Amino acid sequence: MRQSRHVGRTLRETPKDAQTAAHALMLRAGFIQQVSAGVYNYLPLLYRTLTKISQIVREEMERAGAEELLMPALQPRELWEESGRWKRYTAVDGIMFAFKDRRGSTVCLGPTHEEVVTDILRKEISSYKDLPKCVFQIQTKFRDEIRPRFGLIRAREFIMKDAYSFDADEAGLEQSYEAMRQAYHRVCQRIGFRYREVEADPGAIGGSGSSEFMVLADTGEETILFCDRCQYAANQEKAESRLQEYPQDPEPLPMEEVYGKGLIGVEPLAEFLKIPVWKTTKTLIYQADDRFVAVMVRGDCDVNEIKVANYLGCQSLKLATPEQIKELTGAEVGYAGPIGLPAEVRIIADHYVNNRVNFECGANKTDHHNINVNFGRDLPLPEFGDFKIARAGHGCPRCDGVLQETRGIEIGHIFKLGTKYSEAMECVYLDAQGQRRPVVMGCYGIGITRIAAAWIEQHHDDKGIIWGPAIAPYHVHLTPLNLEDDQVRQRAEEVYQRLQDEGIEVLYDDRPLRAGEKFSDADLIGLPIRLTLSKRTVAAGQIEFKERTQPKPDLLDLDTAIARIKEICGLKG
RNA sequence: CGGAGCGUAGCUCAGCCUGGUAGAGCGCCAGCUUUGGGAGCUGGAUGUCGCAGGUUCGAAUCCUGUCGCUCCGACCA
Repeated sequence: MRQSRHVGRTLRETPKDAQTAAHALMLRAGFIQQVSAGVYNYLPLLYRTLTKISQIVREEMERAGAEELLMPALQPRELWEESGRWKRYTAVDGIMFAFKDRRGSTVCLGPTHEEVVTDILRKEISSYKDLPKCVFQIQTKFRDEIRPRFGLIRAREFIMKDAYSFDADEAGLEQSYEAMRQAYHRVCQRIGFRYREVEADPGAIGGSGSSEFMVLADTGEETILFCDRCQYAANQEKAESRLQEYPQDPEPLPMEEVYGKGLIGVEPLAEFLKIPVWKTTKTLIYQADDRFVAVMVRGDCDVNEIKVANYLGCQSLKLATPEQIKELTGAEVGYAGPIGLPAEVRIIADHYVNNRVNFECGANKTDHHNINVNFGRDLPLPEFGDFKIARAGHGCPRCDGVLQETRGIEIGHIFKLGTKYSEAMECVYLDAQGQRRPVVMGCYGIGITRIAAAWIEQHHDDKGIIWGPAIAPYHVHLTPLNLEDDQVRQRAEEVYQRLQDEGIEVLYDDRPLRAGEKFSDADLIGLPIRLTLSKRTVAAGQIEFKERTQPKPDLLDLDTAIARIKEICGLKG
């Protein structure tokens, strides 16, 4: 491509809306333009990258036995009513774009395709002999995100690959899931990411097991915990951890109510009471749907609301308001405790609240705390579960290792759906005994546009993007200088033609600009290899070869340069 | 949905408080010089000041409404 005819001019100044390095660089390098909040034009350079990412994903899906199709973005309300997700996606979460067509029917733009694909397959499958099946598509998705952010990382319209597997039983689903899991690893490896597969919470899609594929980057929206000794890694939403436990007092002491004015927060409280922080207890009052729940965690921990919501099986979970807390506990915020709460408040506690002798908790009385509290004697045992947030420094739940923390960008998420949709939508088959059984499903997403953004987030420097050869828009940036010189111009045209004949993808900067501008643009766009010609190098019969990752160029003859390009970019010799 | 901010040239922004008919830098166009990391000089073009109403002799500026964008929070496959 001749850069003089290329659409996507570079900007010297960073547009003010840029929120992260990747977002700013995409705007400055002419990869995207914003059309409205969370909606972007994918300009030619980005589109080439998206095409390459899609092709890698496509090849790995097909290798895993999935078949490509394309479903409509425009979907009827009826299918979503059938699965029971209409209300949740429109009224409750409001994430779905929905509107009436001219006939008055309500339609929506698909945020995901479980309903449509289940509808396809229920018409396709009647016998166990028809299973398994697995289909995928690469398509634009629509989600009316509450808060679009970070350019393509969280957009309202984005490109996604989604795949769906259909099996006769759990064992079949295991196999389909495993094949997809391997395909995801191959995709990440071929692209060249530093990434991790982590255990994840399945969230609103539902189902039993799920893994996320996280690209490691400091600006990632997700927090990942991983063990320094074993392979354990999980999203913080889901992560479990072991806490250090301490020697306990030999004897229970009498429970006491202690006055401590304005002591909010466990650190000052522990200091005031002259007890370690682990003896304190946080009790948080939540509203879960239309009920109230008190959640207890050890003082040095925080509540993981996702774990609590999963345990309770509620639709919504939010902290009670100060007014509600006052009404329920009789105290200001900060003094809630498990003793003396109204009977309708369900009390649940993290495992690590237990097995402590003489612990502290709020007294449900402003400025007062109870000390030397003991389960069984002062209050009945509550329901125990895992309700705490895992953090760096906690023990690994699988081995003796210690958990570390890092940030990540979720680019893929795979789920074992089970029979949630097949039961709701009657996607059933007859087994060998003639019994009707629901198909067992899995679903598997990869964010194509998000991969491009995540790559830049992970691979850039102060000058610009640093593309890897697998997904770079072009392999080579040909940047001849002194184009006013006929010999250089002629040589540049020859080299441009020769590179293309060799099957190398070239962006040819044929603009009559100065060296500084060309090099700055080349660094910003970040193609893996820059080839430079000038009066000097043409006279010497050589070409300057510079990798974006290397500080210094080499002078080579053209044949040698071509051989090195092919080697770096994995092209056939 | 709650709180806040911003819409002025292609981009980044000043002007607004204190009303008087629109500016800078970069970019763009022409010419000359320069020519390996965004060079210099000279000359030039560019705006219904987001939109609509109101106040006023007069509104980018004050008031009201509206649309758009952004940030913080709540929320979130």
